[in-house]
Amino acid sequence: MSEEKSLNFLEEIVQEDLSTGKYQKIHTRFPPEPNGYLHIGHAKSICLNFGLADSYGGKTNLRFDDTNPVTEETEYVDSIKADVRWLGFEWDGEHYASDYFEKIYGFAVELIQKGLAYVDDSSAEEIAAGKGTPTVPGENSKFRNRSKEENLNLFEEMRAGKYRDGEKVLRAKIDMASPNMHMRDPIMYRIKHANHHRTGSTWCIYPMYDFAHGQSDSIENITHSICTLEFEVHRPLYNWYIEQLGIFPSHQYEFARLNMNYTVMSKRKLLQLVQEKYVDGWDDPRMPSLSGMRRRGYTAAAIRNFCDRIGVQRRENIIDIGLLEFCVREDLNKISDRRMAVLDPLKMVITNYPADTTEHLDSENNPEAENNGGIRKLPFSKELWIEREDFMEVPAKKWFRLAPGAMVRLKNAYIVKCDSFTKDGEGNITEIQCTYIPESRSGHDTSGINVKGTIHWVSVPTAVPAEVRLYDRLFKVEDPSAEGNFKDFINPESLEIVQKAWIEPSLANAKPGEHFQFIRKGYFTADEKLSVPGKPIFNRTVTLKDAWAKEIKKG
RNA sequence: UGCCCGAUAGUAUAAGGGUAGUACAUCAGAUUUUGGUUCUGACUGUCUUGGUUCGAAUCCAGGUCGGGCAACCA
Repeated sequence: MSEEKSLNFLEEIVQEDLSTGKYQKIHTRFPPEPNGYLHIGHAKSICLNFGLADSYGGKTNLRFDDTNPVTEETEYVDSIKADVRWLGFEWDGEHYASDYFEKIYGFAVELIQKGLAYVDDSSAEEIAAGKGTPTVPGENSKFRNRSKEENLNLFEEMRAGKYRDGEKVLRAKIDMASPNMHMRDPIMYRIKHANHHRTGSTWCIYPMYDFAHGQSDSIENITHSICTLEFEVHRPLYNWYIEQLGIFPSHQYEFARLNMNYTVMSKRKLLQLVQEKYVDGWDDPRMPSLSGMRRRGYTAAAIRNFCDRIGVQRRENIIDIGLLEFCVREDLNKISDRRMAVLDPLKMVITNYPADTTEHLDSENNPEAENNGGIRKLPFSKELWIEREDFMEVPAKKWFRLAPGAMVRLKNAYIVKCDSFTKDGEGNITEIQCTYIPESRSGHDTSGINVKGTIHWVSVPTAVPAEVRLYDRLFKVEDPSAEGNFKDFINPESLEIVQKAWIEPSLANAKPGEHFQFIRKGYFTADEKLSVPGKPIFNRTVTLKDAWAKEIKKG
């Protein structure tokens, strides 16, 4: 059974640290800033952090990096917690950087006392100018050599609210000539007279990311602090603070963030889509947010599996969104009951079938289900709705659906032959007339006739109308962020609302969030927000693979 | 032209000095009462130039290309 599973580089590090005894147990953390909703990129990080702890018997904290009160809100905290739980993970400790503000303040005082930090009165512009550029060394601030006492006093006054926003900052005293920009006397604290979602007006000075994140890691005894590649250049600073403070030596490791084609992943851009109403909220089913994907019908299992398949490395990557869709279909195929729904209806009349008769035919719920999905009864009658695209007046080559004179199987029912059709004044086909073969009933077929095509249908008298929303990718180009304004590349057809599709009666009671496969059309999920009892609204989660569509493309 | 990081099929990801493998995608076929599922087969790859070695995707050096870093954001 020992199938060799190759380890990713982080698993190797952890395994090494465990086997050498560097740590007895590992402790990771997932550290979102509560300034937006979680997206599929975060899922990679969540699966990584919680997965590592799961595999190696460690723990994972959920910690909100809430050091910037002006962008953070409780709404985001709540959504983040819900999304992490939905993904299937439970955190060990729920923490907030803001819980540590007093402690971090103490760390700052300690550094001042050690002569390693100073209060700078320079303006933001002056500080930026003094930093130099990547190729030109910076210059020391004229406030760099204030005495410890003066710094201590000033810093205390900052905390006490004596100064306005931007009037002063606390800076670490490191090296203005460092080739690493982050080591050129980075800002540790800034003044913000703003209401914090948790601490309210208790503080008017807030630590910067670099002076809060590593300190929080250390306070929580995080052994492996895993973040994305862009923080790599911060690592020397991360280490510097910890070393100067002599606190628990958490170690930072970086991995390449998830990128996916046909979408955008930055919180800033996603927020724009929401605020400028290109989508209907963070949980719009077209959004790559976890809440959007959930609403669309993606399952947590599919997303976890996706994160597992994409792997973890340090090289930049762009994952094909097709892989995500594959994972979604793979899971939905196993768990979704099959149902019939006609999205673009055309009436079929079976001329030789008795009127006022309804048969109830057996239909399998899900032939792929792990322990037999069972059957349901499906009403059948003289008049049916079929899919308009399943009839061609002049059949294409390799066409094996309905056409004049052609025979098809009605799924779970009879074989029918198309005898004629009717058009309206504008040349639109309004009805087709067929005859059925009584001996061909599914499961009792003695007709000996073999047909190549099988189509789905819904019986007219018992059909229930329902709204169905067809989603397509949000952007029409692979890389919307490549050049220009990403919003120019929004796919105008990313949402098509079918006001009145006909669904089989059993679908009328679909529960919000319930998944189905509409036979031959795709996987659909009852919208968890808009559905009302007895009147579900369905979201198309993902289409089925379509070999015929491919055939047409080839021409 | 400073510092840091990276480079394996179309896209991802393995191989840790010894047969370049897997998944998705693509193509071909089989099965099929979903043109779905399942199954079979095919296809295409180590950025480059040197070096070390019996042997290099792997180690070393130079180059090329790509990414990151100059927010009182995280």
